[in-house]
Amino acid sequence: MDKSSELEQVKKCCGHFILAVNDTLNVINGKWKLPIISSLIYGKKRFKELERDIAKITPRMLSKELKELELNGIVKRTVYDTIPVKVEYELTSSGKSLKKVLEVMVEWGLEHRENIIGK
Amino acid sequence: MDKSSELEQVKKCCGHFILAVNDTLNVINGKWKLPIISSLIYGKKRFKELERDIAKITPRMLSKELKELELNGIVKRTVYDTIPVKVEYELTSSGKSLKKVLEVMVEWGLEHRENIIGK
DNA sequence: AATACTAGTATACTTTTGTATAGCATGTGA
DNA sequence: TCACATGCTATACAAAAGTATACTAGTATT
Repeated sequence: MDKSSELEQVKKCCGHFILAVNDTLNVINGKWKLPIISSLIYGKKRFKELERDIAKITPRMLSKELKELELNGIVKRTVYDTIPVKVEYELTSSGKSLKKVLEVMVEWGLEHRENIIGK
Repeated sequence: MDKSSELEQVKKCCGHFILAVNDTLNVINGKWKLPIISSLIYGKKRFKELERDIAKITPRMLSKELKELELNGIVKRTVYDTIPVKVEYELTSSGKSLKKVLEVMVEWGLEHRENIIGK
């Protein structure tokens, strides 16, 4: 079965649809993963740059979430052998492919901002 | 400023992009909200139907999450004055508009399934 | 010498999320 | 009458997520 027909099959069945959603959810779940990925869409970043970009995140959370994202193959960590050491984080190809997901979320967020605030 | 140029503006700025992502994230965050919404994409459902559709969810969690989704204007709850009472849950127009978000997540999930499992 | 930057870790804590189990009020079918 | 379905709520607890604060080691700046 090819990609597009697999997609069509899944869309027909609620149970399969939920499973596929969960596959994605397991990777991006939590308060901080999407903000981190969002920031990295704009290019490689160092630890402190991410910390400044993402309001209210603590170094503990940033460190923990970056490790999980690395484990899931979303983020690549590179240590440069300079003095002092420089560490850079960037999206892998899997990570970059999440951009589509992020963009539709941004569109939805903009459309429903007033709706959400006025609750 | 119109919709599409607002979107273009936001995409240019990492900070604004993160804010818009967070607006969406606040509504769909957690382990169960997307599965519930996914299930309701396939039509109105009763409490027990949702419980059966969504593997491993407990009635406590289902009840709690449905209330939050109702508060956020994603789900509408209707009680029918029959004997015995019948309660139905369905997506509002805001809820239905999340379908796009869900569908790109399904696509990503399918594409990256092996990648995720083979970690 | 004092201060600040980088890239984090350590400790302790609170809050949220989730699980397990039971129960209730109502009604239906065998 | 007994078990079962519906639509939940109650209680107790465990685990995960998140927060707050302090700290380290190395280097550079003032």
